[in-house]
Amino acid sequence: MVNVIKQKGSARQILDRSSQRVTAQRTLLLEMLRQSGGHVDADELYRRARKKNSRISLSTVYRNLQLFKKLGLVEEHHFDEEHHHYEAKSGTEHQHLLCVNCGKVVEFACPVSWKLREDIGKQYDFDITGVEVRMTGLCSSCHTKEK
Amino acid sequence: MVNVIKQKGSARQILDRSSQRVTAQRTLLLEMLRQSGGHVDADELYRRARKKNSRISLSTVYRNLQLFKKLGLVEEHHFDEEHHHYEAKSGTEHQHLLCVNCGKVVEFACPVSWKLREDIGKQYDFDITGVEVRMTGLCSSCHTKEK
DNA sequence: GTTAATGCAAATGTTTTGCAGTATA
DNA sequence: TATACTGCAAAACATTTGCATTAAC
Repeated sequence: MVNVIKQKGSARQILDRSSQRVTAQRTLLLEMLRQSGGHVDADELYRRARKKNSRISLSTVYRNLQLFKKLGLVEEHHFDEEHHHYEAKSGTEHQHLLCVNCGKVVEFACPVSWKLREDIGKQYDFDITGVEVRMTGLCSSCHTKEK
Repeated sequence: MVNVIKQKGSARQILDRSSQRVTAQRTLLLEMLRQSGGHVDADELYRRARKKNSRISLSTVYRNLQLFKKLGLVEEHHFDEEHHHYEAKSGTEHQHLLCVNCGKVVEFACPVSWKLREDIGKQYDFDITGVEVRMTGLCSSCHTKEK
């Protein structure tokens, strides 16, 4: 098991520092994650990675997503579907707004969540490590079409 | 708190109104959901229901959870585990606080989410139908033990 | 040279589905 | 009586794991 707390630096530095090997697959996966920018599931990432390295396996994708998550390089989201979505961590904190009709995902800043986190943590004596706000509804073009 | 009698009536009415048959299994499942109050997954609900009706099948549980969800009788949550959690809808709106160590789920009121909903909806021209706030961390007894 | 990481295939765990029998309206 | 609902078993999914091989250190 890996014993790591959140760290700063390039992905490569983080791998080095936590004595994880810098393999071609890991480099490729991190690159794909960053390129896709948005939100991908394991299978989508696998399909994209296969275009560059046709021998990469799906279990490697899953294994490394777990690792990246532990190292704080990606965030895992549980949207309404059955499978998980992953997102390369950018510096900026944000929350998600989802269109239930077309599946569009919009990111929005939510500074209020910090106050909320503090208040609720104090109130229930929880040591809170993460806050996720998810709103669902119809995006502009979908609720226009509906009329 | 939950008003059992009132809900029993309305659940039945809702089934009737949407021309769904009121079967023994559906009645039992709704009763179990209401009794358990909190958050159960399909398998937990199945195990509880089997104590009263040993012939009920897991597929019936899944099929009816889908139906109840569609009818608005239960809410489906995607916590960090692989499986979904279901919760009988009570009148009171609340959000969730989860302990990543022991799995405890705490409900908390979050009136701020209404303002947030309005603000974000206006800003991105979304017709927002739901807001979910989920906080994760260590509960009081788990972060005490860790030291 | 050691040992962690990979690819493959098989296993796991959850949820869904086809179908014949059963019970509700 | 007609047909929606159920139970069962099998299928379909996403995800994980065991193991021999490969590659990073």
